[in-house]
Amino acid sequence: MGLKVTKERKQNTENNYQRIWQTVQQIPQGKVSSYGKVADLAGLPGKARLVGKSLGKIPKSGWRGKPVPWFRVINSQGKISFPLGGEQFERQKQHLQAENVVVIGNKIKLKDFEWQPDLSEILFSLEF
DNA sequence: ACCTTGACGGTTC
DNA sequence: GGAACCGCCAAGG
Repeated sequence: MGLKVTKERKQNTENNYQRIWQTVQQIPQGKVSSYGKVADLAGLPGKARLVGKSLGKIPKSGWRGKPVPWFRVINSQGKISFPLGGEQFERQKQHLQAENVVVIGNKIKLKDFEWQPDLSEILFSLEF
């Protein structure tokens, strides 16, 4: 029985990750969202840190055949969360600039680039 | 079961 | 604006 509980928890973790990936796939090109917002939309309020963790575990092949645009997720202050100048930082910045998101230093103007999801549309499209 | 670790967030100074 | 601080909470060791 203890074994079963462990297994269920693992499955739940996997489900959480998948919900997050699915939500991130909704962010349109040229827009960004935050870890906290993604967590909320994925039905996991308060679990912003889990979003970061899951983004680091995206399968190489993407999720359900589609890539997961992890680089469109930044923190609530509009900044790239990787250390400035690091390899990961540069990769994310490059991806964003490639779709015309303006990055100054490590910052993006949320006012201009934050994704404003249509709530009803999201709820309809997500398959939990 | 305890402890540490985060691709976080909000508040305060 | 930014740094310090604290709260948060699942994962993993």
